[in-house]
Amino acid sequence: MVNSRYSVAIHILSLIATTSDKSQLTSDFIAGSVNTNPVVVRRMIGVLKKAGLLTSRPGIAGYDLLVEPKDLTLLAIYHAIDGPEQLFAIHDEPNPACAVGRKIQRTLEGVYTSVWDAMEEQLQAQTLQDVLDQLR
Amino acid sequence: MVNSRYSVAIHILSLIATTSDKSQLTSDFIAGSVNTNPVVVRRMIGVLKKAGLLTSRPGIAGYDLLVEPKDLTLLAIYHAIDGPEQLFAIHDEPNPACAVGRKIQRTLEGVYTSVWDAMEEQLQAQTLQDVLDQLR
DNA sequence: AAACCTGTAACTATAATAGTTACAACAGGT
DNA sequence: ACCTGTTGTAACTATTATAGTTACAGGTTT
Repeated sequence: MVNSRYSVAIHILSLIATTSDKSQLTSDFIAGSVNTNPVVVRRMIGVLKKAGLLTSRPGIAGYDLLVEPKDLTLLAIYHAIDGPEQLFAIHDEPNPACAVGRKIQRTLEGVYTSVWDAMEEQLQAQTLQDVLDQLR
Repeated sequence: MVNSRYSVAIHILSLIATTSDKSQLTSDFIAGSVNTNPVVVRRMIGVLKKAGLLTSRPGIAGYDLLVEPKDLTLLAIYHAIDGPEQLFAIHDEPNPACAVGRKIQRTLEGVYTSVWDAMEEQLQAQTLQDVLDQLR
């Protein structure tokens, strides 16, 4: 199973999108909602910032989304967090002297790519706004 | 990223399906093709055996598939290896006193389930025979 | 008996993950 | 100017997952 960073990222973005009082929106406050450490939050926010999804300024509480929730797909968020681009690991260096070992990696890559594409399609079809609607 | 056990399982099943000389088909031989330790192979084979995909007997070299490659979907193999049933981890105990924290888990579960279903659909559509065809 | 195999428990090394401490630098109020 | 509170980031730690390894009991064949 992939780590929980993606879940945390969506949680953070949801909070930023729905919290109107920006002085309240500190990494401490967000950490309290996510139930983690403020540094973990600031680290993730740094990643999302680099990806151009939000802004922040040193010393000042509050974050601003740079993309409207309805225009922010879950796929864009996924790409932002720099998570793995494949689902399943493939074992290293299978034996090239064996007919199966020689071609298994390429074959599995093909299989896993088809799975990955289906996954991306699902994430592309949902936006942060859809998430917000379900949080009501 | 999910571990490489699924890849190893498909590799092992491919070898069993394509190796006609059964006396050659030992855990040592398979480990040599996969490039891992024989014990790792025997462990995985034990799992596949429990799932009813193949047979083996103590002391005797060779394994037999119990399902025809054309009838063995990659999804059935996935379920056999007892891998994770979800893609992304969801962080523990978000704050129930927060509107987002209260509902984020259920919401993410919904999102991840739609992704998971799409993945299963892909795996259901491919069989071990398809893999064998690509290994030629 | 000897050589080979499977099955499995127990241990180890490595890496990923999340959490934590610490602190530099910035901002705003008093 | 100072105090409080904030972001940004480096460095360290604890925990767990992963894969590999050693060891050995017990079956099979010759």
